[in-house]
This record gives sequence, C-alpha cells and structure tokens, in this order.
Amino acid sequence: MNRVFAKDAKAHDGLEVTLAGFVLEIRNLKKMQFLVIRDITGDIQVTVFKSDETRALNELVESLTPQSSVTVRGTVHADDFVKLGGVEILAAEITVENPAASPLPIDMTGITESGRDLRLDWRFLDLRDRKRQLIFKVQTTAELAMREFWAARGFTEIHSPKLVPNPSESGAELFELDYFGGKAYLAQSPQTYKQMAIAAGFERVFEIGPVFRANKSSTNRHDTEFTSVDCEFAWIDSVEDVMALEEEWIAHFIGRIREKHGDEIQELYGREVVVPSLPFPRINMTQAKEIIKSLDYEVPPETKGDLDPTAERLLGKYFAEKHGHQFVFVTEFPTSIRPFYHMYAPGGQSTLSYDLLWNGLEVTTGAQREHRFPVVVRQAIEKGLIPEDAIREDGSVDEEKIPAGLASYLACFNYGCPPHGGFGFGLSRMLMNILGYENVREVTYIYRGVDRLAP
RNA sequence: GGCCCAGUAGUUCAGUUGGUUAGAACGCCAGCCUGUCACGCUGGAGGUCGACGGUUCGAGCCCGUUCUGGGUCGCCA
Repeated sequence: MNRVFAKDAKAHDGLEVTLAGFVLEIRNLKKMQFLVIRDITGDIQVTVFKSDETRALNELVESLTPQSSVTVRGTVHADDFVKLGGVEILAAEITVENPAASPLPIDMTGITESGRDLRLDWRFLDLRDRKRQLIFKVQTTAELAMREFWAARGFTEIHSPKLVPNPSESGAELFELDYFGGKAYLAQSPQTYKQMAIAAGFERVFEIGPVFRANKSSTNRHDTEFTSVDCEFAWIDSVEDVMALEEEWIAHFIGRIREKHGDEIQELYGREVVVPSLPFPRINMTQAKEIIKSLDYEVPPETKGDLDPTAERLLGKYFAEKHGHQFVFVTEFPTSIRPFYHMYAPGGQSTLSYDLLWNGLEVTTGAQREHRFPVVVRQAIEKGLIPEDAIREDGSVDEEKIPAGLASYLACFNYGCPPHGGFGFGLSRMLMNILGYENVREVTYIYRGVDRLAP
C-alpha cells in the first residue's frame, strides 16, 4: 500500500493520497460528514461533502462504527480552519477493511476511562491509544540503548534456558512442570547461567529475557512473568565496579529516552525525563537505617534487617528532597537476607551487595559474586542448600549429595572462574518510573499475575 | 496467605433512615442541524443492583456465605 501517515499528510497538500487507520470519531451533519482517523503517527480529519453523486459514500460513512479500520483515498487540503493539525483529507473513496462491533466493551475516548481489569480483558483495544503505545516505544528505545551501551563495552548477549532443573535462587517460589515424567521448573532468574558464562570466559555478558515467579504477591509491582535485564562481568575489584557500571548504563539509556521521547512524554504524561547525574548517592545499610529513624519511622523487626517498602519510599523521598536525586544505592545488606552466592564482607556479617532504589522503588539487586570454590560451597552449606557431608575430608565435593543443577553451578567455581559481579534490573519498574505509572499491569504488554492468565 | 475497601445500564458513577415504576453523564439507536472539530438539539432503547441464602409487611441498602477486583503487608525486580 502506497500510504501516507497522518503526521506527514500536510506535506502532500493538493495531492491525492491514501491513508489507513482506525475510525476515532464520526460527525454526521446535514451537508457534510467528518471522520477522525488515527494511525500509528497521529490523528487526521477526513471530510466528505453530501450530494447526490456522493450518496453511496455518505451512506457508508453513516454506517461506520468507531474503531473500524478503514483506508481513505482523497485529496489533501491544508487549511488552518481545521483545528486538528490544520489539514484534512477530502475523501473520494473509503474502504471499510474491518468494521468494529458496537458498542465497544471499553471506553475508547478517555471521557469515562474504564477500570483497569476490564481494560486488561480487552487489552488490544486498550492499547489503541497514543499514550499507551508510547510505553512500548519507550521500552524499545530503552532496550536498544542498553544493548548499544553493552555492545560498545565488549559485552556478549546470551539467552539462558528458561526450563531449569532446580531453583536458581532460594526464597522466591517456582513454577513446577512435568518434564518427560520428571520435574523441571521455569527459571526465576538467569543468575546461575550468566555466572556460568563468566566461567566460560565470556568476561562480560548480558541478557534481556523472561523470568517466572510463582509468588502469590498481589501488589502494584509484582507479576508472575516479567522481563529481567541482567548483566554480569569479570575482573572486577569490588562491588563498586558493578555500581559504577550500572549508574553509567542507566544514565545512558535514560538519555536516549529523553532524546527520542522526551517531548512526547511531556505532552502525554506531563513528566520531564530527567537524566540522572553521576555518581548516584551511595549509603550503607547503617546509614539508611539512621535516615529512616530520623524520619520517625522504624523498620518492623520481621524484615530481619531488610528495608520494607515504606522505608524504601522514605529513602526515595529523602534523597529527592535533600540531594535532588531520584536514585540511591543502598549497600552492605546483611548476609542473613542475601543468597549464598553473594560475596560476604570481611567478618561475614554483611555482603558486598546493593539494592538500587529509583524514586523509592527497588529496581536492582547487584553484588560481587563469591567465585572462590571452598567459600561458595561453605556459604551454600550455611544456607542449608547442600548437606554438610557433601564435602569430603580432602575438600572435594561429593556430587551425589547435591542437586544436579546446583552441582553443575558450583563446579563452575572449581576450574578457574575469575572474580566477577553483576546485577538484575526490572524493565517494567523502569517504565513505571519514567512514565509515572503506579501499577506494573499498565506497563506490561500482556500482564501475568496470580489471578490473571488472560488474554 | 493476613488485614482493609469496592462490586448498580455497554462505560464511568450517584442512590439519603430499608418504602411506589432504581437515576445521571458518556456511549448506542432514530430524527433534526451554516465547516464540525469532546459538534449541537430533540426523542428512544438499554438493569437478575456480582452470586446464593437469611432478617423484614417490604432489601440496591441490614446479616451470613461465596465469587471477582483494588489497596496494603510478607517476598522480590
């Protein structure tokens, strides 16, 4: 189809063109008819005069329903009296490619915005909207910029398996499935496999891919399937190297989002895309607790040394007000609430790990990993993941006593794996922050949660 | 899984102390209408008040059970 887009129509003033899109609005007057057509670039008015010669066309317009897809052949007429962009198409022919049933199941005008759950039932209609489509344009730009950043620094992209033999992290619940009579699980993290790539000598890797969590969490920021953005790289001196890379990476892709979509985000969401300054503020857990205490809040004891969502929000607010920064790294998480593969700080009380808060929302956990074989084995024993007697007197590992997947993971560290670290980053939580959405359901193309496996 | 809140027209909502035929806006249908632009005007259709049970002369409203959704907490990205 030799097609002109709505935003380009004005440049074809006086010429005959073909446009294609959805019918947004139909206004049927005595002597003329108006349609508003929407394509991926914007909205444009189509004008039809009523006369005996145009009777068939007029009747077709009268029979149109909103959200039908049409192609329109007509002459471009630029004139400022058309409020919508100062241009209209004087239609010669309209073809209904696919009529939309009426009435529509959700509000498409924005006048009485339908509830979220109903909109998600009709997601394909819900997404026929500039504002919603911008979410996924921003996502595309962000992913491109992330890859661009990593590729320029010698990172290799990997695609790790999503069918896995055993849990890759403790804590989060797993989806179990039948695997030819045995058990398999859906990967809850690419963690073990990205570290395996370090053992494989890739030095620097990243992955953008799906992960699955069988949490029954019903919150504004949890889902059972989401896109995780992960990277891992070798020959680091400390966890500081991981944070330094991440902050530079974040500033890079936010910069790209601002360049490409800053104006449209301002127009449709009323938000400025702020490229964060480097370095991001850094505080350790002790300082975090002091700040929270100074704000008259105490983290409840059942969090066992972790920050709860209220504390995270308070920290986000504090750094926004005191330092004008949306981000803050919180470091030195206690070993009790971190997995066995994080490197412990001297003394063994805290880890060389961090969380990154963005506007008070946790978007990353990162760490230097424990690459020394005897140490990572000991930490796995301490966490109860493998039995004490899995280690023979000579220090070698009895792989019979360790779950298969864990054994092959631990083996990675017994054959010269270099020091390394990395982080995992939530793509949808990034979109929530950029666009100001308070619910992950809005920024996920097709949301999956405890109570939603449809569409 | 715990706690809190909500469910009324296609959509978004109102509905007083339990009281006759459950309303509004938008949408839809019909007619009218100087080029409209959230067009306007007139009229019309559209409801198992989430479901089941109970209290009552009488329930959208009170009680119980249940389903669905939202918020929040634990957990996490």
